[in-house]
Amino acid sequence: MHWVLHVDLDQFIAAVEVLRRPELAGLPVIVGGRGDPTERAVVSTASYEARAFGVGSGMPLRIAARKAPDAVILPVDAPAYLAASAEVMSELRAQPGAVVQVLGWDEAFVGVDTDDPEAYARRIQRSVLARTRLHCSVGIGDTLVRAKIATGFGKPRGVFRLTARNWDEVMGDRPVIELWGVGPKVSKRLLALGVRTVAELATAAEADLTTEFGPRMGLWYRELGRGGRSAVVDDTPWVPRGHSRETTYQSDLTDRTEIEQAALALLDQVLGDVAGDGRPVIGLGLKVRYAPFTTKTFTKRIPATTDRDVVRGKARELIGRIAPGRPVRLLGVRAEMALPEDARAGTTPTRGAW
DNA sequence: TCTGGGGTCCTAGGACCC
DNA sequence: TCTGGGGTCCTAGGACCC
Repeated sequence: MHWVLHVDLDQFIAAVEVLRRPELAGLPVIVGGRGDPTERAVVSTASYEARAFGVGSGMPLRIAARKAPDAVILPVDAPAYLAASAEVMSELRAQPGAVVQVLGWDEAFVGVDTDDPEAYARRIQRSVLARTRLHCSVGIGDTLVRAKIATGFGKPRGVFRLTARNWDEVMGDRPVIELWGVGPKVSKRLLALGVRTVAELATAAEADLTTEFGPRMGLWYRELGRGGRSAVVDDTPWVPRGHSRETTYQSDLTDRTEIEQAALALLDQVLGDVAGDGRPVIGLGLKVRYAPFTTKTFTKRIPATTDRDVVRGKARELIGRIAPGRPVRLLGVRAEMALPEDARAGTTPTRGAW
């Protein structure tokens, strides 16, 4: 029988750091920003020991340092995590009969035909550990959605199976926000419709959902409440839609020229990333956060081009729309690229693919 | 306390066309 | 006074995920 397995590395970034600094094992470790808690930055990952102090990812580094004063705070080292991730994914692909769909640095779906998915999951855990010294949890499901959610019940280092058979029992009474793809906003809007639990979402009136969320998303949310339908693990190579860079400035920018220079510097980084893909640019985006926290986005479609100076010229038009006189805390630049003909239509299994 | 950085996809509304 | 119906493209904004 065909199974979907979802493999998720345990506290991945912190684990990679501990591997190269064994003396950190068992200590609260926080990874974020440049490792300086006096700067504007947030936590990327906290080790389980640090989480015990109430530190979690997304939390301002400054706050995290206060909650866990004895924690070791390390800078983010993306190339190191990328290298470790590549090892893990390569090991997954080496499993017999495995179809692998990478979801991020530290997680992937594995599709496989087997009569004993638990044994297969344990085998994956042993292989990954032997190759990389990293521990992972594995969710087993009869759909992508169920496999993904199952992993949470297996953490850490465990295996959990979630199928149509135990879906209602395990998930039925839980709040909808525990579903993959339902966040705080949608959860609130559902509550206003009288939908609080997964079971209630599964049986909600179609008309209520489509009126509130539109025909596509409305039906998708109800499908989520039922555990999803697709079990197709898609190993088509990933094709990025675009590249972006954004920076939060340690002190707000106020000088017009300084702001323009900063935006153009970001654009040059983005164009460097784009050049690596060798595809023409078809759109530009500029994100501005005015202090303290108002964010504004400008976008622009442009004729497909690989000429950097043409792109710079178009970008200047967007930069010219930044409000004069308002302090700027963050700038982000995004370039959207033309898709090759054979690119897969959808990349995130939460939408489209069901 | 003061909120990162890199992504994807969906929706609404206006402009424009037939 | 009453103003179609369908389509596409573009921009802005929203939501979510890791």
